[in-house]
Amino acid sequence: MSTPTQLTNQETPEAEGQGTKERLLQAGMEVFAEYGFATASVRQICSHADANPAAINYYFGDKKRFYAEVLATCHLRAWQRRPIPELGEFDSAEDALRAWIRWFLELLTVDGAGPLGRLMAREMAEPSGALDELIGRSMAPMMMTLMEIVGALLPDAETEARQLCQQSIVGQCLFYRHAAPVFDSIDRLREAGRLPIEGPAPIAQVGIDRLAAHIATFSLAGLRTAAPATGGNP
Amino acid sequence: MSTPTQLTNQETPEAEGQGTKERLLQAGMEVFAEYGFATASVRQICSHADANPAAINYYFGDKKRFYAEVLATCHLRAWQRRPIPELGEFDSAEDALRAWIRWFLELLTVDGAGPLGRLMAREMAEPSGALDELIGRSMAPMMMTLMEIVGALLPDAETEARQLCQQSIVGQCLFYRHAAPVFDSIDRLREAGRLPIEGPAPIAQVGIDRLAAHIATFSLAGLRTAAPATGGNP
DNA sequence: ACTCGATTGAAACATGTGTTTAAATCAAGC
DNA sequence: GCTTGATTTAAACACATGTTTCAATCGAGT
Repeated sequence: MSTPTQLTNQETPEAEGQGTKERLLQAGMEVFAEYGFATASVRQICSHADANPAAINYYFGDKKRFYAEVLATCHLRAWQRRPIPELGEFDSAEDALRAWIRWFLELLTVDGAGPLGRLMAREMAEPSGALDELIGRSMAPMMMTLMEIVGALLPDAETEARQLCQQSIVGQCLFYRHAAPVFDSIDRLREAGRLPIEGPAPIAQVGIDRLAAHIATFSLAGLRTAAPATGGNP
Repeated sequence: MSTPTQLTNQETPEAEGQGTKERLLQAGMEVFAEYGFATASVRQICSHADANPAAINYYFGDKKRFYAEVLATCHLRAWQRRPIPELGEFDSAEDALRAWIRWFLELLTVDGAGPLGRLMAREMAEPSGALDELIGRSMAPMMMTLMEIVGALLPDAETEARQLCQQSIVGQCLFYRHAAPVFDSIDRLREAGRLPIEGPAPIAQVGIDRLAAHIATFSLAGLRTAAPATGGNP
């Protein structure tokens, strides 16, 4: 009648196929990422996890708390797989920025990070109550680390200028996760000739390395415009 | 039994309070933007429009076609209120870029444009079948115009470099629409002291003019890094 | 071997959904 | 004034949803 505990099960914690609870979380990550919170149904998820429709309510109480748990699990796995790069680990702030951008792109792309990127995108467009928790755990630390790096690059700039630059960087990275389906559609429509325009395809399908390099170079140039004129060069 | 026509009603086309069909479209824009396609219910929308639950099926067939109509209407109104700036209207490509960024931000912000920005953001995170139509009408022309401007600024750059720059610009603009709820939450959490971090607020709440100026300056500097070295300076 | 708590299973529940039906109401047209 | 067609109304439909119930099953502990 109380919260169930898995005391009886002493298997390895990374048991994947085993353990109904783990299977539910795994299926939840996949189905929620694919269909979103509202459209994904409890039955669908449980069927995906080879469990009963009652399993979610048994283990997590209700759909909403289950969703929050899925988000937290998703964040945790991505985080411990690839820890966030800190400013102190690098020789220069430029290197730190390059590493941060690379790290963030990996987090967003379908990678070992899994569906965290898509889940975050959904949560941003249609924030459920679970958003605040996700922000406190995931997004805020990410932003704070970036803020430190930007601060090191623009030590004399005003706070607002630094904020704007930070947002420009995050926006560029987020774009590739957020706008992916749109740009896939544009390509599809272009190939079908159903678009009233001509010219080269506006979508760049490049690797993550090239992408990270571009965003870093682009942003470093942009950052210098926000630095107050100090009259000298390095 | 067939498609209903409004032959009997000869009022002004811009009649707002009048006309059940128009009222439904208006309510649809608001409710869909607020709750999304899946969560918003037909009854909710019809109640918002002072109409019967059957009204949507009567005028539009079903919910999905109604949603597509709402998207199209939303696009049309935003478009004719603020036409997209074309490259030829400006003296320099830089001015054109500044104007385009300003225009795009206005489109995304809650403005005369209305809920187009939010609807687009939702559609990007959870694309329904109506996305392709919206892309063909709205997004593709926007992107093509930007591509022209970027091409004028980087006449000698490779196509891929131009594409990356274009995406950097769009990403920065989109960020402010897409990430708005997240950053509101961060601010809220910070004020409540429920965030495990300190330091200055990472969110810039600036006017659209300052924002457009920042993105333009930032991007113009970034663009220059993508231009192949021509050996000279202006 | 038995017991007891944790887990699973199948079915039902209450509710909300999109949609349809058919009668009522309205606004012109002859 | 009656008729015709378009519109509106209220009720019902079929279905999917999240959740609950309760009996069946499982798995150690003693």
